[in-house]
Amino acid sequence: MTHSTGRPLRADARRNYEMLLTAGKAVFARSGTDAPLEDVGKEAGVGRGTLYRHFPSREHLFVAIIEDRVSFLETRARELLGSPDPWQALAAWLRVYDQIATGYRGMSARVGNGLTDDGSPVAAACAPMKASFELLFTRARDAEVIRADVTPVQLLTLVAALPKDPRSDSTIEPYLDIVLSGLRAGGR
Amino acid sequence: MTHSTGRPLRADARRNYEMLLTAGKAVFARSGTDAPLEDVGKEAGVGRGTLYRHFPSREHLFVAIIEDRVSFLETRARELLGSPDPWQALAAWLRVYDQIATGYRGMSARVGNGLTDDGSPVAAACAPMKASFELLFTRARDAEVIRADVTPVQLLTLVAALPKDPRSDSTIEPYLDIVLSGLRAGGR
DNA sequence: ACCTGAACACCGTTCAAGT
DNA sequence: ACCTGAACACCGTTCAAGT
Repeated sequence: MTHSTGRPLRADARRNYEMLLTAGKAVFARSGTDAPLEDVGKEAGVGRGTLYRHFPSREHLFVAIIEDRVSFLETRARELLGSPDPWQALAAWLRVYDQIATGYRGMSARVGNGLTDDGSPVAAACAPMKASFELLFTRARDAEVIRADVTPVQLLTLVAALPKDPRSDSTIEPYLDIVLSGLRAGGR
Repeated sequence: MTHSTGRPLRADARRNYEMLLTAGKAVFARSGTDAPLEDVGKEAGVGRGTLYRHFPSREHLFVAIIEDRVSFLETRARELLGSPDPWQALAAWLRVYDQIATGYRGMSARVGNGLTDDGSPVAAACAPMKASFELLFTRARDAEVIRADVTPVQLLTLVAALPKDPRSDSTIEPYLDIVLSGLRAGGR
């Protein structure tokens, strides 16, 4: 993945961008998504100013880091649209969506907050994924297999907010099951 | 409510403690539980050092501020133990528990994190409430009206983590319903 | 015994000076 | 056009000097 604007970069600028992205992934994986940005600059071997030139805020760096995961989720949603059972497809996608935050502490909270924060880099980055998910969601709703009083974004927000085990960074066992069971129309 | 140690305080110290508590409630209500502690000291009219003498950390101040709400929840749990329907009693308590975080932005997140953080001031402050809730929980579990794979603390943590409406500081409509429905044994 | 505010630490963000 | 690091801002936390 390269710089988000199509504009060509000078060779050293492009190199710094890549270094920062790699360093960002390492630092966020090690210390979570609230780690000092200073560490990222240091690990990439560039000055503070360079970091802020490429990523004007923590959110911008975060978005660049998770871009591959988000786009994977988008294609996964489209694949699951082809599977026969609307409920199973929806539930399967939500499980992947939940698991994919593993490895970057604080990622799902950041996604959950960003989703409804119009204009934020996270909202922009998640828009395509959200659109694909909505197709999956609407199919389940039309099949009347889920309760009718929840919106697609609310569901994404809810699952992103599920508490994580501090050790594994993954959702503690029964939480997602409870939500999925409660989501299903008339209980399971 | 007064200073947590029984030890008598000098008149000016007691007065400062009360000023800080009042100021803390005002500032947390206005700016959320992440507001600068500096503002609290300023609003109370005392120096930084005085604030840190009475409340060694933000958590200590937070705990003093929510103490009345937590103790209310404890007595409410004991009351509901007297009501006939174990499921209705449990669900009713969880609704109060959820609503009570309204007014201090970030409070429920802080409670949710603190609950499982042994040794934290929040964990200590919530221990009696937790104990009373466990009675309510166990009664429902024994009556087999809730699923068997969730623990009392997990349930408290889950409900505390439900996303809030930034405007109202209260849980967005369908979330608690989904969780309660998913919690009920075999769906509702 | 308690209070005060100066001082330090940490880290996000900006910008003047460089290449 | 881009990089660098000094400088500033913000705020949590400590502590020497007071009363």
